[in-house]
Amino acid sequence: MSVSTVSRALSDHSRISDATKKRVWELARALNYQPNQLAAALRKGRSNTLGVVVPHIDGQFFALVVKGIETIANQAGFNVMICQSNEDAAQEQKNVETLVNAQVDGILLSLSLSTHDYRYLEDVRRRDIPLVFFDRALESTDVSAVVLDDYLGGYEAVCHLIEQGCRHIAHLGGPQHLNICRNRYQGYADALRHYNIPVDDNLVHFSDLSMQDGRQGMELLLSQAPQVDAVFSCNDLALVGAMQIVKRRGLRIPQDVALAGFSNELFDSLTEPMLTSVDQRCEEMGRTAVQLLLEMIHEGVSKVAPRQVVLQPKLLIRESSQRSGVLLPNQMAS
Amino acid sequence: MSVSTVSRALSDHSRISDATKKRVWELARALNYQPNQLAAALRKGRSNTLGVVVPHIDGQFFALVVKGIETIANQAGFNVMICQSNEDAAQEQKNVETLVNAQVDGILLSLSLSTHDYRYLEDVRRRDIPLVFFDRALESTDVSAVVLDDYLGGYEAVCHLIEQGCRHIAHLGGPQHLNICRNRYQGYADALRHYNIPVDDNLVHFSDLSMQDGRQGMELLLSQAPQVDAVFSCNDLALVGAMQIVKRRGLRIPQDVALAGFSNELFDSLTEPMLTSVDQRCEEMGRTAVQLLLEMIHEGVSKVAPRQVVLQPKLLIRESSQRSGVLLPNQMAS
DNA sequence: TTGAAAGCGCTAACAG
DNA sequence: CTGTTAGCGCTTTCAA
Repeated sequence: MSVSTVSRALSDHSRISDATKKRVWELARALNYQPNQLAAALRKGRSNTLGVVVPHIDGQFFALVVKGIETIANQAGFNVMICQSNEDAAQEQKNVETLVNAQVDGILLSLSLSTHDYRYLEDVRRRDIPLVFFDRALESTDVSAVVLDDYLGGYEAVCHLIEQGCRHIAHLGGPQHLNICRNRYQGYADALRHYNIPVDDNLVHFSDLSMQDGRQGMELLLSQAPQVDAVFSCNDLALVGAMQIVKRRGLRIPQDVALAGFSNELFDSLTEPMLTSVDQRCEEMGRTAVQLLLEMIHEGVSKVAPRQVVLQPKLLIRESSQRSGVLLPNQMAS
Repeated sequence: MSVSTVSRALSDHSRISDATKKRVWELARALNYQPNQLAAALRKGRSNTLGVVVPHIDGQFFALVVKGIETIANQAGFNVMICQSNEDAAQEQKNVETLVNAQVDGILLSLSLSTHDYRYLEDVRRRDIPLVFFDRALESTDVSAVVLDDYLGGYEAVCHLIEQGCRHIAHLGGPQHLNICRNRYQGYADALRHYNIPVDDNLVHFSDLSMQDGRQGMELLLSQAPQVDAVFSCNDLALVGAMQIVKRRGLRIPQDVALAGFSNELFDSLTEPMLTSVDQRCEEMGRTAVQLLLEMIHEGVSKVAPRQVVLQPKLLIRESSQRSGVLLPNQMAS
């Protein structure tokens, strides 16, 4: 029997007799034959591997996204190669080059904070390598992307605070050159406007959102606007800092000051009170991104129109903002 | 000029004239030539890729280990392929097969909790593929491994509690079929013995170490042994649960009950008080594991005697156990 | 339905 | 110092 017959039998080719297939499969199993993927990849020009570039792998968010990516990719028979840019544009470019070089069949990319020059991606496009952004995407519409509706997340969180009776809602905002932070702030502002509450600059404090920043921000806010009765923070870390200050002042949460954050970090359920937060649908983001990529891989990158998928955030209401009524059990989950 | 000359020039072969090298390099840059790694891998039988199998990638610990792995691997010019077993033995085996199949040059493996049959690793050994365990290792000494000295971690944490004046130290222990949990418990017991404090079964509570388990355990411990003046927990999550109960009873931390945990989770610095915990040297574990692996790859797997590296844990003393004196600034870091 | 043969792009003898 | 050549293991025309 010739190699070609074996090759065809193994790939379940239609013009091979069932008898031969069976014979081949049995022998393959008996010999514990493992086809050399590398050779197949070389021949076919496809490596059955997807490349992922994330700013960093530690930290809840990207770890969960990667988990989602892995799940679907493996289901579809793809391996996953993961690189970290460490928020460094040069490293990111190197990562992408490495992946292109390794002949990956597609690339999933979340931009580093320091990336401002995207020309290096031209190379990826020129080679017709499928590319999908996730979370940190270019605003252009000619590359597929999966992002969260940060605006809506902010909007809903603040609406919730208002519905709890809060009227003097402060905001701990992040760097406004990041669109996620800008969008969350916009959601905050629009929610207030929707309820005819003026947006007061004295109630807004921008920082890098470390816990320390949260503490300082809260001190400042309380001193310049003691009437504050709620805080919406652009992330949960700063919110923890704010919470510490609120407690230290002897104010009750949520009765005196209600708190809501963003990202649904693991520790949100570990603090007292547990923190209300906007969930970013991390795993779903990863899964969706891979699905877009697989589509491009199977249909051909030029056949598929670039698509922007915007995931709906999910507000998880916990003790820090729940002034009355009963918690729905499913909202207590982390 | 022939292909071989070009190939040699690019790999900086010694018997190529500097002039030619220069010419080749310049042209390569001009043409933006990218050598096909796949072809090279096929030819050389090495893929320049390392495989990593972790139980899961979310969660602080493995994410940091992976970060360490990536750092060193990339420095050494290797790509990294990451797979998750999801704590499932069958998935783990599939992952390893995938990696073997992808011709990785070496495998870094942390065993899933459900893995009890290690025969599938025979295949790896038979093919002379370098293998290094990290954290969750087989006890056998014929495979290299990097693990933490969990015993010492427990021992030091409990010694610290004793030195703070605690005499009735409880233990929230994990499943004793896991050696990490068993070792931490042993460290606890030996520290007590070292100070001539009897080990009291009423002060020990075993569970799966969820936060809920921590709460229940603490309730139980306080009821059956109200004299408890400290808790050493096998992980930080259960410790948070315990902390909640201690606070709820109106006991002061650390004056009435001192607390120490294990893993140095991110949230340890977010609670009030901040939690003392044993750091597991995650990134260092990853870095060390790769170094062992690289050695095997370069020297040849049969040339290198298997080595067990045991990392020293680092006790980070924070508010929850510091009864007097001044915190060293470097110990406050998370 | 099967076989023969070419070739993916590279490296490493071996020969000049 | 450089060129020729074989072949890594597989897929896929083309021919039978």
